[in-house]
Amino acid sequence: MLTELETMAYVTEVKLGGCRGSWSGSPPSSCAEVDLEVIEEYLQEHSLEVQPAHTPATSMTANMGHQTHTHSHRDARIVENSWSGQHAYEWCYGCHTPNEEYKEPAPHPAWPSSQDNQWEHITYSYEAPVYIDSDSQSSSSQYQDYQDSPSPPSDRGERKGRSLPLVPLSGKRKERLFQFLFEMLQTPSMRSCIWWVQSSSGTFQFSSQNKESLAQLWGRRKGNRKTMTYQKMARALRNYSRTGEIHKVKRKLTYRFDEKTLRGLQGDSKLE
DNA sequence: CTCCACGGGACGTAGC
DNA sequence: GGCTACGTCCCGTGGA
Repeated sequence: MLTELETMAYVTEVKLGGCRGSWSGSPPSSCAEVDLEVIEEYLQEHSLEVQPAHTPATSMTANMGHQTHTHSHRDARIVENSWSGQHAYEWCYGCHTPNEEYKEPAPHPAWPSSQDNQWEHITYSYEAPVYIDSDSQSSSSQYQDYQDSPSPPSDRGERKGRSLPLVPLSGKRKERLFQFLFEMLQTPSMRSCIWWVQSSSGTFQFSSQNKESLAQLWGRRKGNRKTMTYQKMARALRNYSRTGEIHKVKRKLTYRFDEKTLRGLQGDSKLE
């Protein structure tokens, strides 16, 4: 029963083992770049199936399952489950203070007790600088502002009466940037590139160290001719503030999914 | 002054 | 052909 999570953790550990422990708890300052190749390889595998961007969870974990070794990949529904309310990721990402590491026991209520041990030695040492999950801290008042208005004026949300193009979609449609980002946010191995600042509000942040890697990944995913850069990706992100799908947070490299977008994304990964 | 992150205009491209 | 969703280029601003 500790299957998927463990698997994921394992994969992550393996894949990113390189920069482990370099910046535990603090922003990715010393951590070397993520191994784009490796990550891409992994992502590619699951992205083939995830492509439609509608069922990232299952196929992804399934792949990870086969990719690793031991554990079963059947019932690979961890992400799916987790996102039925961001729980799993909540505890994984959102609930930690900057200085906590995954090995940090702090048995989260969501953690099946039976898994504690395994998790212990799996040691998720993502040094993900999950910044203060706001609520409690965030001394920065400006950031606080965002916390205070979790429900963005859905003004944009319903602009043009167009609903989020996340669902149905006849056949396969090109994956959208925010879907990709959301997927990355759910991918443990990408924790050194992007992470949740506060998953409940959909606030995430890019790593100043690895943002370019993530951008490149996006570029490759899209099959762009030229190399995608963070600058260009951010340009696309800025366009989202017009459409209201993602808003910029007054904090370096930090953005926030619009409530509706987030819901759509979550629901998306939930329904299959 | 340099760097970096950011904002946005303008135009190009590709899929639908 | 029009629209959408970027992709690409570029220039300007502002904070550290």
